[in-house]
Order: sequence, then C-alpha cells, then structure tokens
Amino acid sequence: MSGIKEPAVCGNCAECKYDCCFSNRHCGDSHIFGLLTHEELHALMDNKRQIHFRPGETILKQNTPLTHLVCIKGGLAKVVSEDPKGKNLILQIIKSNSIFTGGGSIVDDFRHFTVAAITDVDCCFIDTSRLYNTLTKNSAFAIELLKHSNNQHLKMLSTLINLSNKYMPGRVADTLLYLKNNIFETNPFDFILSKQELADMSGMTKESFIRSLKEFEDSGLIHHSRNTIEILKESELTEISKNG
Amino acid sequence: MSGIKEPAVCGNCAECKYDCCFSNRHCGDSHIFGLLTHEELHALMDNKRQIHFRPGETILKQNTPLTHLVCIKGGLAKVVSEDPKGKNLILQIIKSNSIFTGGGSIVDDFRHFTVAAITDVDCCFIDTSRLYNTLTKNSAFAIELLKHSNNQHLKMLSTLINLSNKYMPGRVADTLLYLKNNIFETNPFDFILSKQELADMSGMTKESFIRSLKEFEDSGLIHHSRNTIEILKESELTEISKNG
DNA sequence: TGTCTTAATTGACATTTATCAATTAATTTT
DNA sequence: AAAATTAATTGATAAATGTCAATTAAGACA
Repeated sequence: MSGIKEPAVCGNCAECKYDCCFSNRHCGDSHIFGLLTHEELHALMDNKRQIHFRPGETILKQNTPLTHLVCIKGGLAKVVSEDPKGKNLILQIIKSNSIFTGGGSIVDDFRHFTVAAITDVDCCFIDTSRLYNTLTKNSAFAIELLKHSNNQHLKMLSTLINLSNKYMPGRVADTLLYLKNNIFETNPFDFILSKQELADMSGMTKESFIRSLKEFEDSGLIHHSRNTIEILKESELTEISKNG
Repeated sequence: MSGIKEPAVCGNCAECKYDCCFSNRHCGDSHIFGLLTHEELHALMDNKRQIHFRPGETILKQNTPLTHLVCIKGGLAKVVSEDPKGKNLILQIIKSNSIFTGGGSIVDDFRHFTVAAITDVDCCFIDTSRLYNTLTKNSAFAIELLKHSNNQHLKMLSTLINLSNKYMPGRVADTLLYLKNNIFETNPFDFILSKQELADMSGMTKESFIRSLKEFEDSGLIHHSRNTIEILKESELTEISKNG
C-alpha cells in the first residue's frame, strides 16, 4: 500500500488527464463531481491521495473513524459486515468509478463496514471534513449525494429482503445473477471470488453454497468449472430467485 | 380517513400552535424543519394536508408513486415490506414526531414500503415536488435530510445483520428490547401488536415466536400476559441478543 | 348469554440449513 | 517435483425452523 500525494488538478486544467474524480468527473452513474465548480473541486480534492491496494488488502476497516470518502478508480472491492462471532456478510461488490461513503457519514462518523480489495484496486481518499463545506456551498451536490445515499439504502433493502425471505436456492440464484448482470457483465464470467466469499454474499455456509450450486449444475441451469460460471438458463434462475 | 386543508401557518405566526412540523418545528430528533426560514416553510407546507387514520388503515402503499413525504404527528405506525408471496417483514415502528421519506425519494420515486397505522395516527402529507425546490435553496436542510437518510440506512443495516446472523432467540430478544427501549419506553409495556406482527418484526413464523417467548418466560427472563410484556432480566436478554 | 369469528397456543412432523469430519483438488513453497 | 498449505467437495448427522392440524382462549356481536 503506497500513498502518492497528487497535485490539485481537474478536468479544466491542461495537465489533468489521469484521475477518475477529476478528468472524468464521475463516480458510477452519478457524475456527482461534475456538479462542482472548478474552485469547489479544488477545495475538496486539494489534498486527495491516490492509493493502490493489492488483492486481499483491507481498504477501510469497520469500527474505525470515518475520516475519508473513497472513490474506486479501478478494480473490484467487497463491502463486508464483520460480526463479532466471525460471521461475515458481503453486502456489495464495488466496481470501478464508484463512490463509497460508508453509511455512517454525517451521522456517527465511524465505519460500519470493512472494505477489502478483491483485485488490484486504485482508489482516492477524500477528506470528509472538506465534504461538509462543499455540501454547504453547493446544494446540487448535496442533493446528488442524498440521491446516492437513498440509492444505497434501496440496494440494502433489496439485500435484506433477499436474505430474509428466501431459501438457499433463491439466494444463490440472486448472487449468480447479480455477479453476471451487475458486476462482470459477461457470460460466462471468470470470478476471483472464493466459494467462501460467494457463500458470504448469499448468507449461508460454503458447504451449503456448493451443494446448491451443484444442484443448479445437475439441472442444467449453469455450468461451472474452477473459476468460471456460465449461466445457461437465466429465465429459470430468475424464477428460482422470485419463488424464494 | 379524512383530509383537512390546513392554513399556511408556522411557529412565527401568532395563530399557529397546533401542528408538529410548524409549531414544534421538529420531526423526531432531527429538528429538520427548524432549519427553514419562515418563507421556505410556507413554500413547502402551503398545501400540506393533515390526515387522520384509524388503527389498521394503510397510510402509504408499497409500489405506488412517491408523491408525498409523511410526518407522523401522533400515534404509532408500522413500516412493512410486503413480498409477492405474502411474507411480510416489519422493518420499523414509527412514533410521533418522525418524518418518513420512504427510501425511494429522489431516486425512483415510488414507494418501497407499506406504512400502516397501528394506533390512531395523525400525520401530514407534504408534496415532494416542493421538497426538491427547498433542498436547492437551503443546503443546511439538504444536509439534514442527508443525515436522516444515512440514519435510516444504518438502522436498516442493523436490522439486516440482526435478521441474517442470528438464531431465533437472538431475534426475539432484539424485538423485545427494541419495543421496550425505543418504542414504548416503559417496563412493563402494553403492546397493541399481535403475535403475528411481532413475528413479522423478528423474521419468523408466529408459532416460532410464541415458542421462543415461552422459553424466555420459563427461564424467568420476561413475564407476559395478554397484551403486556415485562422484561425481568434485561442484561440476560442483551446477552442472548449478542450471542445470536 | 350464547354464538361467531379471530387470535393464540400447542403438538407432531417435515423441511431447511448448519456442523463436523473426512477426502480430494488446487496452489504455494521448498 | 515433492511437500506443505489452503480451498473445494462430499457425506453423515444434528440443530434450527417452518408447516399443518387441532385445540383453546379471547373478543365481537346479535
């Protein structure tokens, strides 16, 4: 893990070509940084640091103070809720160009999740103390962040319903469809996730996940080998997801 | 259910004494409406309607368009996620003086929950189309709403963890402690909720809830009769909650 | 008061899921 | 390449939870 202090640059500056929040001015679908003026962007990003993480490294640790926002510039990371007894629940996979506020921002200012790199990850750390100031000055930015927050809220609701109302086959189907349609966006897809991680996404033990996957394989719904899964009958998987 | 068009009044007007959002200027802990100027308050609340609901009535219905915010002025309501197969999950109980945005606001603008009255409920409906304008003009208000949203987010996270990581006794303990400490704030407490509703709060069938409750009774942790529950050994219940 | 209806409770049983131990496969290290 | 470690898989079993049916209790009503 290495921290490189970046110069204050933005899409409006000649020298600025290489950074997600600056040159592209968007994180995920929200284009949230595009709402800032040149000056506001500089004020917020001035002392931003871009950091590289290797697979497996912890980017943010649950229960530590929330001092920075994180923008994922490249790579995949997992958002994990760690519980004292060691049961991990993977709530979300974060892709390139997404902004991660961590839930507790502006509320209790500590982190409620751990974020860990799955692949190599490049990301920016943005000071939350500066965020407050930006929110005050630019209400369009504040509204966009509110939208982002509400979006996360709805995603978590969907996770909650999936995990609490469905039996294992439905939950496994959800995980597979989520990976194909939202994360990897190819079929078949190579995944870097272990069976334990897939189980942690589905709220079950790895043994149960494996058995459920095998049933799908035997029914011809999917085909999987070491690190690849191909979804053969998506509509049937969707049915299984719906029926719980 | 009756709708009474209210005059545009606020805490600054002489005639205004009777309304939660106006005279008290707060909803729950957030005092969010206190951040608005006299003019902004009027602009937002001008055509507000105050409505009375009787026990059991639906206040907001899942999957309908999200056109209004709701402020609960008096009474208790339940926030329910209804699933197509009829499995209901009660996510939250709403008390007096709380604001309910419903998750989907500013995102997809439809409701992701049903809200139903448990007791008699008085509440105000505030036009969300006016909300956007207010957010734009008053960033402190926007930040406060963001805080509210993040708060809801964290509460949902806690629900998610409780439901997915704990066995039944832990979940029942959570429900009982939540009712005592957050909703009724007395001990013993009279509850108006049916066993089915308590089970829906705990993510299990009513039969399972009843059995779990009986075990607590037999172990001397609680005492319950028809509509009253008394928590006798809170610290032990807290342990059960922690250990899942 | 007795009838009707709904909610609460109990018991027997089936299903779902986790746990534990053993084995095999894959990966890393030496 | 062999040894050592870690991950994946399988089977047997136990624990957790849901389902169904039957019974009792409580509340509503005429």
